[in-house]
This record gives sequence, structure tokens and C-alpha cells, in this order.
Amino acid sequence: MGTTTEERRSWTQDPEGVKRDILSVAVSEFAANGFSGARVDTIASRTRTSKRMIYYYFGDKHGLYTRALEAAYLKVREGEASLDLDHLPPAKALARLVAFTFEHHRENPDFIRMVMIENIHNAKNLAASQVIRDLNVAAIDKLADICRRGEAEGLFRPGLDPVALHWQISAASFFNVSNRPSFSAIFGPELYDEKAQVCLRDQTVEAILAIVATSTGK
Amino acid sequence: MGTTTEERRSWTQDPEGVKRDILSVAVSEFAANGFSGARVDTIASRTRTSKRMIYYYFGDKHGLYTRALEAAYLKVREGEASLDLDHLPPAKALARLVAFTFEHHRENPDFIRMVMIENIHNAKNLAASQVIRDLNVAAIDKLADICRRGEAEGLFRPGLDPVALHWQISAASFFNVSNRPSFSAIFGPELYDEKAQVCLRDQTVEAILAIVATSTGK
Amino acid sequence: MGTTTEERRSWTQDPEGVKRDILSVAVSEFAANGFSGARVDTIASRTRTSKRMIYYYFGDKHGLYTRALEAAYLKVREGEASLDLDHLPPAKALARLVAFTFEHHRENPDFIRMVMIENIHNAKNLAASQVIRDLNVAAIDKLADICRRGEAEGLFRPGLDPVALHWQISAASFFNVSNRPSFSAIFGPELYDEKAQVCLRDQTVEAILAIVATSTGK
Amino acid sequence: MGTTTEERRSWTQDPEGVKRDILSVAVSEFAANGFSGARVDTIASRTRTSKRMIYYYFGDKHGLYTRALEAAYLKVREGEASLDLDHLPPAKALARLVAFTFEHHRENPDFIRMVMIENIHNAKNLAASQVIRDLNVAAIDKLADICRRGEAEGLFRPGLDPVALHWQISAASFFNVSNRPSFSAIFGPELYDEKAQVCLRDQTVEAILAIVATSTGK
DNA sequence: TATGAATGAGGCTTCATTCAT
DNA sequence: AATGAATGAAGCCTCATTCAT
Repeated sequence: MGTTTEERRSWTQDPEGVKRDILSVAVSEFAANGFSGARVDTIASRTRTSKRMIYYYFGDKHGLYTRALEAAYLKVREGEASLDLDHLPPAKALARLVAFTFEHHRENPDFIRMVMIENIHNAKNLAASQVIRDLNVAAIDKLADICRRGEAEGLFRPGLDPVALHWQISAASFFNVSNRPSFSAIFGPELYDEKAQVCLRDQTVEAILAIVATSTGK
Repeated sequence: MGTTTEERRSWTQDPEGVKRDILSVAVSEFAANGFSGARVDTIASRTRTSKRMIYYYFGDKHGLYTRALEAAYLKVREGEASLDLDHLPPAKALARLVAFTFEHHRENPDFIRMVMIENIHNAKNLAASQVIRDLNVAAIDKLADICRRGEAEGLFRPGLDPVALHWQISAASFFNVSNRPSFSAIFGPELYDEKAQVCLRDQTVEAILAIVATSTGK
Repeated sequence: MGTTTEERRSWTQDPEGVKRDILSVAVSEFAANGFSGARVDTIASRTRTSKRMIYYYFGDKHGLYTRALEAAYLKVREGEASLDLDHLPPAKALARLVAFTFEHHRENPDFIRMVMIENIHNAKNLAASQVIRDLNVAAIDKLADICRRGEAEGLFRPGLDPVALHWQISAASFFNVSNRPSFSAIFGPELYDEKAQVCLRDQTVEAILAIVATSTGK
Repeated sequence: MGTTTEERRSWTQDPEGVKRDILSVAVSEFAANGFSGARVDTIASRTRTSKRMIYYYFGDKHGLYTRALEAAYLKVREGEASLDLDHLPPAKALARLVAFTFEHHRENPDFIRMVMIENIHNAKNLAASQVIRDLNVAAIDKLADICRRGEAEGLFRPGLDPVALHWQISAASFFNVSNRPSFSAIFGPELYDEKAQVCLRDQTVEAILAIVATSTGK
């Protein structure tokens, strides 16, 4: 169940494997239930080792949570790294970045939920993690580069704030996943059909492009 | 804190007052700590009655949570009711609706957090509450009316989906509040300065207007 | 539900009716759940008055229990009073008394259960109730009379102890009802079919008659 | 009290010993107070471990009760196993079985009380326990064998139902213990003097023998 | 490196009962 | 004679965590 055959092969005397196993279960449990809602017992039982090992490797529940949060970030940023935009013209690059982010978030709901949970806790642990901060700054760099190129070519309005743009892209992409349950509960599940999701994604791309466009286009 | 002078006057034999008092504390505690993180004891101690009364009126922790969720919705939708858009031309009305929603969400962080928490729990309780569903459908009606008027005047592109539009407006307004802690932790608190918030709001208004605009404007 | 139309007619200003109503519900609840298992709230809710009235009339849960126990005894002994054995010859009278007791117990399972519960509590309340002791002594008198007549006629062995005989009659009649659930659970419900019950009753009558018979019959 | 010297020796890291200790206290407490009347705290305090261990090993109060019920049955049936009747002629064997059962029940009042309590709860838990059903069926076998032998020798009337006979034996033996408090309360404690108990036992043996005897003896 | 047994602290909930009218 | 609101005490149970090996 969720463990690859490689993981299953053998594990005694494989500390790193044990740790990875625990972390992957932990991410899933914390993402599903929040920090207080998650149970150390449940995490342990879904693991191939015992509860004692969690304390052996991670100290306490909070230590496990912190490491699970980092693990979730690392995994998701790995996926982002594959995106190469340098060879595309600015508008195309931006459109692709937005579409990619939208899809990428959809594919990583556990990551989204970890961030939701962090926000419930006022991002206390996230703020404490240098690892995570570094990862995000890298994400902004990509966007800043596109802006610079677009401005240089006179296609984008001058003075764009990459962080504000990131905010706008994130808002749509994040909300789409984070609030799916409430939105579906209230308005029905149709908005999450594949077709409707493509519309929302295109709508979002369009909105972002409108923001960066020089006002003459208006 | 949050109790009106009328509520403070006297309370023995004032069931409704007691209930309101409990609910208002409950919203604040659940919003701050989530369902599992909130403590019935803590809620009780911040109340002018005892823990026993919580069970007397709400049955159990979950019953209290459900009612607190409804209370949060009711309060926030009351605020929305004050917005009158019928006398404005469609684009102006839409711009105002977006700006209002953006501000309104900022002013009701506890409500936002309750919805976040609900989403962590897959909106199970929200789905079960007819009260909440009704409130939201009403919110869509306002938007549908603006769309219809805009389309009739040839200012908006035909075939707009009010729910998709609501999604876009909510995404920005909700995310702005829900992810403030993580965003601030990573990029610094500047984006939440009053000035920067106005920029984000305007940017959002602009993006929404771009979406509804007839494609000739492109 | 279980309330006669007469009881339903009107009740304000009818203290005795209210008390009877409460007691009848109390017997049923205590019989079903034992003293600790019974809930004052449940009793109240099955009553046509409120919980407050229980305390008004019976002081506390224990007071109610005591009165319910007495009520159960009174009701069951009323039934017994109808039995007239004086005109029958001793053996016939005894046979009839046994058969009657057997049936009477079957028809009053709540009474049996009240006695079971009392025994769990070491008959503390029963011992304290003069009412109940008097009722039982009266029951013995009937039996003693039969014994005396049987002995006088040389049909019964001399020196019979009416209490020991009562014990034997009660054992079968009581056990038949009190242990029906466990017996059925283990050996199946067949022993409680009407036909099988008649056999058990006859078997019991026969056993009792054998006990009192003069040893010459052996 | 009730713990063997072996159990007393040492207990850390002795799960089976701990479980046995808890169960023995639990039987005594449940037998004394019924399910609702028993207190987990009280049980724990009479144990050499803590309340927490009860939940560790038995899950909850109900789980403990179920296991205590089984433990009571197992213990009592163990005692019965020692009875060897095969070498006795049928009537003697039956007489001995009855007398033995009578005494055995007297010596195991906690077991009797557990069964009483189960009957108050409609034998719900007893019905669910395969362990207990098996034990009882074994008890019937012994009786069936005696009947078969008695019938074969023409000493017992044909067509005897072992279950009905078991019912009759149980009735007297069980009632003698279960209703001792109420009987003593009403008729005084004399019937439970050793001498009177022997009389009752003999009376019961006689009654059972009379039931199985061929009617020619009448 | 690994583990089954054990646990203190604190969580949620229920109960019989009383208060004020 | 009657009642809805209110409550302290105590119940059962769960949680993260540590001990002994």
C-alpha cells in the first residue's frame, strides 16, 4: 500500500530507508489531519517500523512534523526544477509558468495541505526553517527573470513586483486545491471536472497576462 | 472582548446570551487552533459560564464546532448584505464587489480560518449544513445579476460563468488572508503593509475586469 | 406509548396520577438497566412531567428506586391475592400454587428483574422495607396452611418446612425468568417455546409433589 | 487477597501476570457492582498496576467486562472438569452431579453474580462469546451420558431431555446463591446455615431423582 | 539499531442534583 | 404544584512519551 517494491525488499540495517518510510507516512497523516489531529500511533502503524523508532529518529511529534514539512517542500520544489523557461519569449514563459504552477499544485495536494496547516499555526515552523526559505527565494528568481525580460522588450509594464505577481499566481493555484472541498460542497463538484479545470487554468493565465501587459493593451 | 454591553449586563436565566457568548469564544478558539487543537476547557474558561453549559447547549465538542462554523458564516454574510450594487453600472459594480470582498475577507480572519479548517476536514460539516449552502447561493445571485447586466450591455463577454468568476474573486481574497503567515514568513511582512495591500487589491480588481472584458479589448 | 387514554386525559393538579406515572416508568427503567444503569433523565423523558418533579416527589434517585421496588412488589402480590386454594384438597392446592407461581413469574418479568437487581445490591433496600417483608410473610402463610392440611391428612410427610418449600418453588419459577437470556444464548430459545415451558412447569410441579410426598410412595 | 505467591513475585515485564491480576480484580468488582456500578478507577486502585494498563490491555471498560466474564466462566468450568462420574451407576452419578453443582455454585458466588449481571443485560456479551458457549455445551454432554445410561438400564424414564434436566439442576443451585440476599432479608438468614443448606441440597437431589425416575415408582 | 511494556497528564463527557422563579 | 436553567463532581478514555532490555 503505497510502498514501492524496493522499499519493501529489506529494511533492517537501513536507517535512511526507515527514516524515509516514516516521513512519507508522516506527510500523509499530517496533511490529512493537521498537527493535533494526527496520531503518532497511527503514523507508526502505517510504517514498517515501530513507534519507538519515530522517537529514536525524530525526537518527538513536533520534530517529526517539522521534518515532514521540509520533506513536502523538497519534493514539490524538485518537480518545479524541471521547468525550463529561459528559451521562451517572456509572455509565453509567463503563461507556461502559470499553467505549470496551476497543474503542479493540483498534483501535490498533500503539499498544499501541509502549507494550509502551517498557516493555521501561523507558519511558526515554516518561518524557522532556512531550507524552506531558500527554496522559495529560488522560485521568485525565475519569475523575476521573466519580468525583467518582458520589461526590457517593452511588452510588460515597468515596475512589476515579482513577489506580487507570485502572490497572484499562487492565489489561484493554491486556492484551487486548498478550497476544493468547501467549494465542491457548496457549488457542486462540476468545477473540478477536467474540462472546467482547464477553463479555470486558462482564465487564470489570462488574468495574469492582463496584469503584466502594458496599459496600452487595455 | 467581543461581548456587547447588553450581554454583559446580567446573565442568569439568559439562555440566548449564554449561547452567543459561548459561540463567540468557540469561533475564536477553533479558528485559532483547529478542531483537535482547540480545548473545551480553554473555551469554557474564556466564557462567563462553565464547561458544563457547553454540553448543556451544544451536546459535545463537535456540536459546538458545527454551530460555531455556522455562526461564523452568518456573521460574515450579514456584513455582505449591506453591499448595494444595483444602482451601479456593471463594470463599476463588479469592481466594487471585488474590492469589497477583498477588504471584507481581510476584516474577518476568523471566518477565513474556520473555512481553512473545514477544508482540512474535507468540508464534511460544511456540506452537512443547509444554512451555509443557502447563504452561499445567495452570494452567487448578486454576481450573476452583474454578469447578466454586463452581457446585455455588450460590455462583458457572453457566456460568463458566475461560479467561475466567484472562484477567481474568492481565490485572491481568500488566499490573501489564509496564506498570510506563510507568505510573510518567506517573503517578509511588507506585502501586508496597507499600501501593498491596496496594490494587491487593485491588481485583483484589474485581473477580474480583464477576465470579463470582451476580447476586443485584447 | 404505554400510557392509557385515561392517563393522558389531563394531569395538571393530579399529584397522585403524576406519581403513579413516574413510578411506572421508573420500574421499567430500573428493571431494564439496574440502579446505576438507569438514568434519571431517561426516566423523566418517558414521563409526562419533568425531571424536576421526580426530585419534588421522591427526593433523589435512590428514593425513587425504593418506591419503584415497593410498587413492583405491591403489583405482583395483588395478582397473587386472587388465588383461592382453601377449597382444594392439599395436593391439588399445592400443584395449583406451583403452577400458578410459575406462570405468574413469567407474566411479571419486570418484577423478577427488580428482585435480581436487589440481589446484586445485597437486598439492602428490600431489607429496609417493612412493606415488602409483610407481603412475603403473607405468601408463606398460604403455603403453611396447605402443608398443615396435607400433614393432617397423612398425605404429606411430617415436619415440612414451608419456607424451604417456598424456596424450591421460587427457585424454578424465578430462575426460569431471570436466567432466560443466558439460557437462551447458550442453548437456544427453544426452551422458552410455549410447549417447552408447559413441560418445565409440569416437571416442576411433579418435583415439588415428590418432595412433600410421604416416603412410602418412593 | 486472591493473588498467588507466584504472581506476587515480580511484575515488571510480565504482561500475562498483569492481565491476570487486572482480570481477577475486575471479576470481583463487576460481580459486586454490575457493569455501570463498577468503577474503572476502583478496579485500577485494587491492582498492582495503573488504570492506564487496563486500557492498554483491554481497550475499554466494556472490553474488560467481556474478558472478565470469560475468565469467570473458565475458572468455574475448570472446577467442574475434576468431577468424574463415569464409574458410578446412573442414579448415583446423577445424585452426585446435582450435589456437586449445588456446592460448586455456593463456592463461586462471583461467577453467579456475573451471570446475574449478564442476564440483566440480556446476555448480550455472553451470546457473543464462543468460548462460553463451548464450555456449556460440554457441561450438557456429561448429563446426556448419564441419561442415556439410565434409560438403557430401564432406571430412568425414556425421552428425558438433558437440557431440561440441566435447567432444573441449575435453577435450584443458581437461585440458592443468586437470591440469597433477598431470601435472607425476608425470611431470615437461617436457611443459609450449613445444616439448612444440606437439607436444601438433599431436597434438590431428591426432586431431581424423582423427575427422572420411571413413573412406576410413583 | 531496535523494541514491547509501561505511564502521567490531561482530554472529553455524563451524572445526579439544585437554583431561581 | 410546577419548571427551565444551571452546575460540581466524577466518570471514561486518549495522548505523547519513556523505561528496561
